[in-house]
Amino acid sequence: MKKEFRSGCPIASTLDVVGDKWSLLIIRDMLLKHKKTFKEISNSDERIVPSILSARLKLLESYKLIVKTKIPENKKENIYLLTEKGIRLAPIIIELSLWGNDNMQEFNKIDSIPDLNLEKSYIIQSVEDNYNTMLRNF
Amino acid sequence: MKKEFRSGCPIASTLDVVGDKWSLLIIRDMLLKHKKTFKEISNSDERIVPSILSARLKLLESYKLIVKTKIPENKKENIYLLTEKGIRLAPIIIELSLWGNDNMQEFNKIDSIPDLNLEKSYIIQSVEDNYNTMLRNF
DNA sequence: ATTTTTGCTTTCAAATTGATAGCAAAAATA
DNA sequence: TATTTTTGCTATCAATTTGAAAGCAAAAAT
Repeated sequence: MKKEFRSGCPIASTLDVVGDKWSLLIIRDMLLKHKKTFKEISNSDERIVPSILSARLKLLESYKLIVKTKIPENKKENIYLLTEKGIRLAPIIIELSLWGNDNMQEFNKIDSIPDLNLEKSYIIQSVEDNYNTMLRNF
Repeated sequence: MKKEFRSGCPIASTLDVVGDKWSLLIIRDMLLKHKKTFKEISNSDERIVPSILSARLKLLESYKLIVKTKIPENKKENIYLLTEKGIRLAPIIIELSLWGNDNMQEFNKIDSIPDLNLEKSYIIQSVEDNYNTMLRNF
């Protein structure tokens, strides 16, 4: 993967890795919906095409945000799981969700998100905990 | 110019507005460095080209994240200021910065960010307050 | 009066994204 | 066992977006 970083700015560096059109939606599906396979991720509302999904999964793997494994029961299917680095994107994902909910209603019909009344830090903690619990039971 | 939204997901909708390669870096310079003119924003470390900056400022204006004004002393120069919607991107910007600082060191030399020891919610509040104070004294 | 600056726009090339088809290996079904 | 379907991709090529350079009119500075 030959992608260059534009600068030493931590914001720009984060965006150089996950700031494309699809990466954070892939992470969203993995982190919030616990999706694990190519097919599951393909079937999002936004319909990412296979060539892009394939390229993005490789990039995310190269930056250690996800790992690719298999289960013994299925020799064909790849299982994609978030690493700790990937799980820690939860605060960014949640902030994107809250901002969209608060500020985009006038431009787009926004799906309601559950537990909006709860405190931000609690929501983030729950998302991370739930993913880790799923991992432990996998 | 009106870009379509991919879905009703609040995360996807936010990304449809600021999820391109440059918007959040423009917002970063406005919000953290209090940049206000085309020229100031042009001179970032990442060197955005005029055609892209022009297009992005128009898009951000159309979604009411920024407003374009002038000062009486200068008939030529446009002044770009963040609206409340734009200022409220502070949590996203700060989370991107923290994640990059914590997770990208092994791939890129990351500039150190000041006040990293302070609490997250305090950093966000300070950024928003400082911008609003600048606006009031403008 | 001339030069420089500003905030763009235009042009065109390069890179990225997207739609469709295809394909080999594995799994499911007959 | 043979055939069909599914899975996880890759290849191809068109469409869209991004990027580099130059240009330009109005305003400001000299």
